[in-house]
Amino acid sequence: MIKVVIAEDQTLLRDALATLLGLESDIEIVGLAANGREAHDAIRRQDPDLVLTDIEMPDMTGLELADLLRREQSRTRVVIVTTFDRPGYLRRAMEAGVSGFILKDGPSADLAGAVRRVMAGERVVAPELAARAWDEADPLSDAERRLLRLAEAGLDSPAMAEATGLARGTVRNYLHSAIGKLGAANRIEAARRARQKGWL
Amino acid sequence: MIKVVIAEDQTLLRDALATLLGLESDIEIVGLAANGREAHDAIRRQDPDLVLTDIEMPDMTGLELADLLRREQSRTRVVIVTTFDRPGYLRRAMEAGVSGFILKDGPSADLAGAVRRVMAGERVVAPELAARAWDEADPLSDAERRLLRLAEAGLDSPAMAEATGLARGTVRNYLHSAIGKLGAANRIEAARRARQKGWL
DNA sequence: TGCCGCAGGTGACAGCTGTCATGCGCGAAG
DNA sequence: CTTCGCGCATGACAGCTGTCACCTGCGGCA
Repeated sequence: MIKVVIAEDQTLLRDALATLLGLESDIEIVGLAANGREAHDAIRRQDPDLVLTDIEMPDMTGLELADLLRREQSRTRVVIVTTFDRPGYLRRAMEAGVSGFILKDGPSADLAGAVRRVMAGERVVAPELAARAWDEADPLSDAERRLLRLAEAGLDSPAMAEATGLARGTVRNYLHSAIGKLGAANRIEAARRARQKGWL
Repeated sequence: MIKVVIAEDQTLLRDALATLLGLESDIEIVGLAANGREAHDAIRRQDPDLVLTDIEMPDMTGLELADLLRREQSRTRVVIVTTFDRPGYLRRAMEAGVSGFILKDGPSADLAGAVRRVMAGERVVAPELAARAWDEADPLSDAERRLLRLAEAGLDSPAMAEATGLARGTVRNYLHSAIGKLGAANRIEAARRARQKGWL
């Protein structure tokens, strides 16, 4: 029996996945979580073989969860299931030592098959992503990433300087550098491009 | 037997919903579609009692589908299932004559129940939305809406003037007005707020 | 006819943005 | 020890942004 915890913030999908996998005779759903923290608690309590997790969730993302489990040397394997076809996510997931990375857009039929293959020691990656995994490394520094996130939220430079403790000029320098690296015309386009690549 | 077509662009969720509803003895899934156009074709062919549809899909949204079916005086009832808790969407859905509006974040247990209630002639709306449906009308003019969409994409004022055929000053006037209406500090924040309300 | 409202436009101005040159301190590499 | 790169900063400047006052033409409408 493969014991599985599911972490996904959309109730409907979470329950649907649980039903779907619960129909398999060799899989048992031992926990449901609506965010990373709940998932971590459930994993502590249930010691499952595998956790199926979304990335974008409130209160700890799936990537942070994977990283935490790796640091704790948990025996629970991690399979990421995400909407977002962003190379940066796959890269970070791999660095966090996940065992699988599949897309919500992908074929659903062999979700159970993917779970079984992972338990057999295989590493399962959505084929449409595998090829593009390493084709572009994240060029952003931490400071640039942070400022792009603030720009996305609508702050202007003085507000960002206030929020980060940097000088206004430095804020502009970082943004300038990020704009250059991303080939954008301004901070808004830069933020959009970075977000789309999974670098924010 | 209630005949249902499901329209949802995420394969995983689409198949999971189909499995979930297919388990009910009085519901039969007669079609699956990955976008609004496919859904429309499936409805033509199958003449189902009800279509369960997402809003944000490529190649015709769920709202456009609902509107089309209303104009065609189709007997198929429409139930919207969406991630997005945006009052503007509910308003537009109601104007398109949908029979139900439920959230992916809502309780999944009674999805089948909602389907049955709709078939019994009830109008089913996610309770967390019902109260807020009419509390704020879209204050934006078409010109403002259009410019906010361009702002969101990272264009600056001269580029927007170019794209719309308006004078630069006029572009700034419209944005100024939109910023005022939305209580934002700049065009970026204005675009974010409008998007969040479902007005873009 | 005269007045209003409205879409679209102009001009001015303070402040923000993107770009560039330049500087300083500090830790790593030679 | 010196040099280099890097993080952080400054100053200057053209161009964009947000705000405001005001103008024009046009379709209603009393």
